[in-house]
Amino acid sequence: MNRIAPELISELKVKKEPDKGLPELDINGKLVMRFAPNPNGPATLGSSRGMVVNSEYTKKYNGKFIIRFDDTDPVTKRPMLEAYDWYIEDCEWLGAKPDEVVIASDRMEKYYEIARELIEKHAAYVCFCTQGAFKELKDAKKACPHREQGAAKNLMFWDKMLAGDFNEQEAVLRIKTDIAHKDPAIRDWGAFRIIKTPHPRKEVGDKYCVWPLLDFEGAVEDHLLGVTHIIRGKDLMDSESRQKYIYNYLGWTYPKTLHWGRVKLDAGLLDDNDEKENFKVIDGLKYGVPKLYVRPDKETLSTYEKEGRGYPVAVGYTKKGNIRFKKASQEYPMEELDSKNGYIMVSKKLIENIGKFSTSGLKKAIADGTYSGWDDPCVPTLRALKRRGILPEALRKFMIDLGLSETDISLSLDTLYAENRKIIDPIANRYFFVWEPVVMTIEGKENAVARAPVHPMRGGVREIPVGNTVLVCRNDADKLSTGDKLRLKDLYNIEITGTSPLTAKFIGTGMELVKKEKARIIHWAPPDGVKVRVLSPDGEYEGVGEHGILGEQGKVVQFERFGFVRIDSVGEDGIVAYFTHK
RNA sequence: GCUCCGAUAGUGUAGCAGGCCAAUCAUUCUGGCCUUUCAAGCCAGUGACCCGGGUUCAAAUCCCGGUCGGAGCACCA
Repeated sequence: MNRIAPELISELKVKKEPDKGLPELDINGKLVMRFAPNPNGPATLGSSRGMVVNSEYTKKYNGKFIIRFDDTDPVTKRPMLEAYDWYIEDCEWLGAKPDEVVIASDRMEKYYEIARELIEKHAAYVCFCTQGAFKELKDAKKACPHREQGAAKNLMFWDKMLAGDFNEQEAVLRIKTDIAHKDPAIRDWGAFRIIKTPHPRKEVGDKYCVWPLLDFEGAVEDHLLGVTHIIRGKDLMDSESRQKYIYNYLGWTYPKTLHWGRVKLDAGLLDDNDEKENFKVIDGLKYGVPKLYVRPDKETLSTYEKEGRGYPVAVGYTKKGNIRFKKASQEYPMEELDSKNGYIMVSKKLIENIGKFSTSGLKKAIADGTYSGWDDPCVPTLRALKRRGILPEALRKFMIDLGLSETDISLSLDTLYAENRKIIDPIANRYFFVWEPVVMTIEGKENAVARAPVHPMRGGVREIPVGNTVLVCRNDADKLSTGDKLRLKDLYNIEITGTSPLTAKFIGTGMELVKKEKARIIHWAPPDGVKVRVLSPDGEYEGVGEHGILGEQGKVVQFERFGFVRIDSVGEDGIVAYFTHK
């Protein structure tokens, strides 16, 4: 083959080459894309997909990336003033700095102009039907009495609307489509409605009482901004059909569209080391981070205990309604777990609510104190992820790898964490942090100085002076019994001489104990260390860490045998760290 | 009720102008090596084309029917 047709071989190789990254775009001229959030709250994990993918494309094709605030609803999705800047900050943080920033509420006059033009072209009319009445007509494919009232009349009504002569709910401007369209979603949709609540932005305030709906505002803006490609959620699929009516009336060219499916959070922002006495369902359901603790049957439990593995933790459910466990590579149907294995399950309804979190839901939970704010470690906002030490590069890669499929997906944050860990692990300094500390008194060695590596690969030494007591984790202490020999990491070997109180004696410094006798190694902290609080999605850990942590403010470090954390603040009463991931 | 989308391992993806596919990559999980962290690294392993028909020499890829999942039919975005 090589001899007869070498060109065929190279052809084969080309075809086998897998597509890396995002699919190619069909481009004609300069690429212009936009990310169009409603600033009614800060950017979330979901928003980052739009930021990253749109900006990635415009970078790749040397195009233009626009952020546009679709803030034309002063009531139901009332914009939050701080969020405008937050969005832009988050974009920059993510390496998605916009080339242009557009605020819809600044551009109302343009929308009015176009509306007028459409009315003149008999393409829009002022409708006075109540919502219910119109729906009935629409469902029956029947035109409402206002549909053919004539351009002159419509123009007059429109001016009265703008002048504030009508009350809310009294009139609405509709785009004429096809009242008998087979898809009811397309029939004569609303373009403007009356809202007399002032807009929160003071530049706008009570200047307008007629506000465009999304399909109108978006349609006009995409044209005005010269957007060539739109990526939007599948929930907005009908928008294209609706908006095309405007484009046709006005002779505009509709951008190319791509859609992606719904995203929900699947994996746990939680730790499986927890020792929950009993099965419990604790909070987290209402904001989309599943936290289900299940108690295994006796047999499984003893196996797990023997292996020192801790409890299996249910971290989510799948499309099929099955339960997925942290320590498993499979999922199980609920019924099976319930009956056969003695698991106790939560109601299906509760489970169905997992993974759906909304900006308004978060807002409420923050207001009532469930979370400390928009950067609470429990909350899936970009601000919170940033504070926890998730790096933008990791998030970018994660989002790009998701691609552009129209499939609805359940995100597993494990993948994001793995991505982040790859970046962080080589640079994060290591420290001891002892949570739920227990004092251990050691005899036979008055003073010593531990020389521990700052990083296992990079070298560097941290020195920790030790007297005759150290602190160890309750978790480790509970597993010790008199006579056990073990090593305090980077310090020396000890033998337990009593468990309450915990006492030990010095038995040497050599590594033979570990190498030959396979003794366990545990970490520890000096009793006069610094107080450390770790805030994690799974709750709070309090303990003591070594002094070196004081110099790491703002950095991500690894607490050995605990996980990565970002040192958030160093204050009078100790250190506050945010949990990144294992 | 009407309309529109989707379906590849636990999760996310590649392949989908039919043969390179006993199906890619990543992550998870399991086992081993290494290691003064239960981290990282290295090696190995488990694990998937929703179902049923059809077209074809040949189907994950095309067609039809079903099932399941999601969405829209707002004076929300």
